[in-house]
Amino acid sequence: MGKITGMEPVSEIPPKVLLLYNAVKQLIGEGVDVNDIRVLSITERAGIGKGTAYEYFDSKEEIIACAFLYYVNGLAERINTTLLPMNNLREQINYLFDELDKDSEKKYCFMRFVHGATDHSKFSQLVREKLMESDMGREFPEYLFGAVIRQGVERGEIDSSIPASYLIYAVFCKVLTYMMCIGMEDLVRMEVGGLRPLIVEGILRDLKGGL
Amino acid sequence: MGKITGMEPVSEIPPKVLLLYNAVKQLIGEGVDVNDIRVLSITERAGIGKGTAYEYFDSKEEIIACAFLYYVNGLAERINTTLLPMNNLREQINYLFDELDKDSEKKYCFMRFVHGATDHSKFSQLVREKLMESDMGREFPEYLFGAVIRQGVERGEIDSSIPASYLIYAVFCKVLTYMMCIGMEDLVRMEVGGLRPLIVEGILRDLKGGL
Amino acid sequence: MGKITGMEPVSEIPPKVLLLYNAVKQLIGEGVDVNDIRVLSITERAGIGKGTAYEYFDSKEEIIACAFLYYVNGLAERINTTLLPMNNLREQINYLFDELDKDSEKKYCFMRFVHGATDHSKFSQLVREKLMESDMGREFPEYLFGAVIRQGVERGEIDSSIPASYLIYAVFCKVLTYMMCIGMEDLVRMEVGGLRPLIVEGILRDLKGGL
Amino acid sequence: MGKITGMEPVSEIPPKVLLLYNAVKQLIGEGVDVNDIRVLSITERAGIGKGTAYEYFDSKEEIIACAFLYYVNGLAERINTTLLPMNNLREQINYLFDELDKDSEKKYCFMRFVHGATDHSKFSQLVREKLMESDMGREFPEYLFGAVIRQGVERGEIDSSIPASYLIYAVFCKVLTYMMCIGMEDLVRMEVGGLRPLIVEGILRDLKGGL
DNA sequence: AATGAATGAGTTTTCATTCAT
DNA sequence: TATGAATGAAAACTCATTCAT
Repeated sequence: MGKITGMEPVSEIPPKVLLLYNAVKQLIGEGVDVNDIRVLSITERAGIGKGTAYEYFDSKEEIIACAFLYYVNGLAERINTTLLPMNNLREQINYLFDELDKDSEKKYCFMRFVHGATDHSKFSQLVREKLMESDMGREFPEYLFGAVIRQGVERGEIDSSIPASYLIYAVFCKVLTYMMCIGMEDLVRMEVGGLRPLIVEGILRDLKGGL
Repeated sequence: MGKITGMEPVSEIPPKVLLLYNAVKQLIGEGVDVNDIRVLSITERAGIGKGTAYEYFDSKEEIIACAFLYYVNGLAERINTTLLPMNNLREQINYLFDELDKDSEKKYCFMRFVHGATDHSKFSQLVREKLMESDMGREFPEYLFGAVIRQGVERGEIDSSIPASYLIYAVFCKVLTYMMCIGMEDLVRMEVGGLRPLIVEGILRDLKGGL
Repeated sequence: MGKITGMEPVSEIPPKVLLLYNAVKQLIGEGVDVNDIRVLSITERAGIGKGTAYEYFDSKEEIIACAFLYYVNGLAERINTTLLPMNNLREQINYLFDELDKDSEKKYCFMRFVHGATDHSKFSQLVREKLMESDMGREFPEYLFGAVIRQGVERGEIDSSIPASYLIYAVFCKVLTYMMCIGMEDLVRMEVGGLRPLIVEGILRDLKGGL
Repeated sequence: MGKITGMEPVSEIPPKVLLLYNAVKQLIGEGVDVNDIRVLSITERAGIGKGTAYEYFDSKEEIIACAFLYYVNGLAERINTTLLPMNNLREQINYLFDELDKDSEKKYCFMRFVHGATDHSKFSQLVREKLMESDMGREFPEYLFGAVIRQGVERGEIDSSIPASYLIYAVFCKVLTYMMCIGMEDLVRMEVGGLRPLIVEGILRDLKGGL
């Protein structure tokens, strides 16, 4: 049987594979470092046999990388279906941060993704390879935030002369900063409460550009 | 003999320990992921016996964490001695990016630090603990950029009503974004050349605030 | 899978574990000191993979301690089934020494047990802990010789006014002495042949007490 | 320089070597298992450099074995100078047990010796070799208790027809039993208090034999 | 298709011993 | 003579992966 590639449409993902994906997300959400995830913890959590995981995947890294793609795909879909109907940039951005504030699991998962995209581990290389092959292609952040930003340009809230990619990174970078500050609350002296409005205004200012 | 804690003044660091620190930096600079560094690669690279490393450190993680502290300390020192004599914010920021553009090793190393501060590995926990105990204390980014920013406020280039911590993060986060874009050049469609002026202007705008 | 505790009924001990137990007994019987036994020697001798041992046990010490319990359990069972049907104390005692004289492996193994019960190594602590938890409980020598001695009291061969625990130790101590003399044959000038009747008579005299 | 052999007269033992011997005794007395003693613990305890130990001895085992010989020699000397002037066997035996009861360090040290004489470690082999070469020769227990027993025979308290070696072992073995019971107090259900008179009477009975 | 017992390569760590000072 | 920094051989243990059932 052909192995799972991570490119399957959601509807064609076998149930046991979904159990594996969910187990990975749970572990990540519980604070287990990506590099410390064990095959046994995944399969135990998923409630299936260790050998079964190897029926669907060639290696541990494949399991985690595909789980990530699945997670990010879902995230992008949710962002688009929830954010697009809103007709105001500030409202959209605030919703984003509300979501991030809501439960720590989401923050962790997103943080881990950034981690996965920035380290050099076997797993991270695989994620990159798969992202390159996937329909998210070489424009992953665009894939996440693109539609929302195009909408903002149309509404006149965003300076159309700024390259789209920079706009996207401006958002991405501020979101990342917000989460880093939260994640390192123990390390840096900063009241997170006061940070959020500054971040939100910063994003709006960056996007507004010369307007 | 007491073990190395990473808090030693540079002048008191034993030569073999410096060899170890340098070996770690080299490996990181060559793209080895922090979690994939082996004790043997470090000591072989340092040209000393495996046992010697354990004369100075209690574990692999201690070696790498202390190497990081040493690296970051040196970085902070260089930033302060080079940037402070300049009398113009734009010049200072451009120098920073010139340095980052100069050699990839620096970028990688800095990226790895961010990685180290965001993952949940044994090594990362140790780095955090050591940062908390060190004289960089709970204000690490302030430690890095604080003096430069205070100077800018005095020169009237920076809005003094914005909390210092946010200003610092505004810089830190933009620098990080720049490096992420560079580091993921293979993943995202973006001409790095066009990005830099946008980032620099963004920083200046963030710092200027309401001025 | 749950790890082996050493309390399993013999019938429920997995075959690979029996191979491990036997390998330990062989090594001990060949004169390898308990503290010098290596995991690899055990698994190689057992003809199984090193990792397999760790599927069943948490540490080297657990393997050896459980092997001991298994050995001692077997010994106690054999003593009880063979000695009890005899209807004469002298006959029973002589049988015991015949068994000890028969093959050196038995002597060695028993010596090692005494060693295990008297040293302070990690292994010995574990043996004690397990003995305390086991159904041999806090009365290990009683477990070994108790039934035989109670029989002797009933037959009028043993002074019933002497506390049972002392009687047991009187036997245990003489047996130990016999084996120590044999084990140190190279060290002490003594014809072992002449020793045995003295020991046997000594035991009978100790047990007879005031009778 | 010639290395220490353990056969030196006490007066010719270099001071640093005495420090090493004492350190070993202390460690043993504190319950460290012979097989777990580290060279560094010995030299640190002795307050001398690690290298210095190797100026006097060829290996760790040599250090410990020689320390043992020194300890046992001292013990034998003390037994002979204290016990011989007493003119009554019961008094002598009671004094021996009083000594054993006095401090636990003595019990531990003696127990360890027995341990050393019964296991198969590199250290134990060396002890045996050295005992064979030493003036204690092949008659170690005789060396310890011989004079006292000969005295008892002369006083008519001991049956002269029993071979000396058995008499010696009868004592040795009872003493050993006493200490085993004490050492395993946690393991066996027995009131140590009641044990001692039984042991003492047992020894006297064994020695009296047919008298 | 699903399983989990079996495996051994690979890693960290310890510590007796050496040797230059 | 005394030292302790340097060493590497040796050992325990982990865990991804295989494969017979």
